Amino acid sequence: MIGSMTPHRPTLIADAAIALIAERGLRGLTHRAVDEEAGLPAGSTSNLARTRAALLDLALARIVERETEGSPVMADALPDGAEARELLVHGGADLLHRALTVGRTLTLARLELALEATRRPELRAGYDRLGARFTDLATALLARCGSADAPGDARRLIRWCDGVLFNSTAGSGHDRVPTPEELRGETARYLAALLDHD
Amino acid sequence: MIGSMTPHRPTLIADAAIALIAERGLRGLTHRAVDEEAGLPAGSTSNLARTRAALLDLALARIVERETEGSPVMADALPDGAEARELLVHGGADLLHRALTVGRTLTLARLELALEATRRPELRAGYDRLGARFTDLATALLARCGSADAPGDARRLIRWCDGVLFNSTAGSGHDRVPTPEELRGETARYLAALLDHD
DNA sequence: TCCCCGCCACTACGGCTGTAGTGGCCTCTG
DNA sequence: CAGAGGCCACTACAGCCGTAGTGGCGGGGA
Repeated sequence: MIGSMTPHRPTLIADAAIALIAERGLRGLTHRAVDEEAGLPAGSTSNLARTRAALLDLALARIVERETEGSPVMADALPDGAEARELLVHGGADLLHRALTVGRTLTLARLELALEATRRPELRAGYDRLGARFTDLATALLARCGSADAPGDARRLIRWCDGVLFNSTAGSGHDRVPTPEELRGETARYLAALLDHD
Repeated sequence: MIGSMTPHRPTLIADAAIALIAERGLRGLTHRAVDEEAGLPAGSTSNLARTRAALLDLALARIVERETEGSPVMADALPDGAEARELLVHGGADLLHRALTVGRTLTLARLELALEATRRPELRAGYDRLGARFTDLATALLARCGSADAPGDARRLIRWCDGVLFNSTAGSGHDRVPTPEELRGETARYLAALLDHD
């Protein structure tokens, strides 16, 4: 009987690891620290993820899971034309806003792991899988908005989003989180630059 | 007799620390590891930077120093009009390209420290000082290009650059470094979006 | 019913880390 | 020339880390 009230151990441990990465960095991610954060007896994390690499994999897999669950833009069939563009602006801005507020922990951990993936090929694979999902979705939507170069524009859009996320969490002079309206405005503006330029 | 052939110890140690951060992450930054990387006897780093926080400060200060030295765009008096725009495109694209090639180590270390600064106010101060330099310069140049909202556009430009840097070093699917021509094209394109919209 | 297998709490250990102390050398000052 | 102060090599130590082993418990299949 594994329900939402008693998340099974791997999930509990992975979430604790993510929280730890966000608040103490990868340096603070320790088998024993995860035990403590999760409120589990010492040794639990070490048992589930014997090596440190396994622990990182666990955390990343859970990030992918949480990051792509229940996103409105991830829904069923994709619309066309102006409706697709509307979805791209609203969905995109909403995704960004959530990543900067309720999902800030997730975002910080993801950035941290992205940097770590620079040095760990196994992580890189998992991280790229996460990225591919967003890239594919963006490509499809952009194509339906009339982009002349959907893959290129998708790459540009993702890059721009990475900039917003990094800059608003770790960049210099980020005194406050942008409001949803600001994000919507900036997103619409950047999309216009991509799609409506002569 | 402290010359360029024998960089004095603090610089040598700081550069070793930067290299270490880039190639092993903050987790790999250790007093003893820096000694080894710098080819100095054990204890040298510990003597210069007694605490770990001091070592991080040292590395960041050196990053600021190296990042802002000898940049063509940092030069003397700023031009106006089309010339300013040309400088912004060429200088910006060149800065990006160098940050992704010869300065990759510096860029990686900077990103890593930016994330760390999330948790360390002292670092945040130093990091913001670095950011302010670029922001101020961008603001001045954008104003001379006819930007109606130079501070806002500068923030957008910096954000976009952060995206390019992060995405091209740690992002998903970054199989290769963009060529200087690509970077110039993208930079010109984004600037056009900022300056020539409607 | 009984046995087997996976899960879990707990322990062990070698190695590394941050930090601080000590004494020697070299240089600069008066 | 004498003294002092700074830099540096080396050492000390307590604590923490990754990893692996062990034994007990409980549930599921034969």
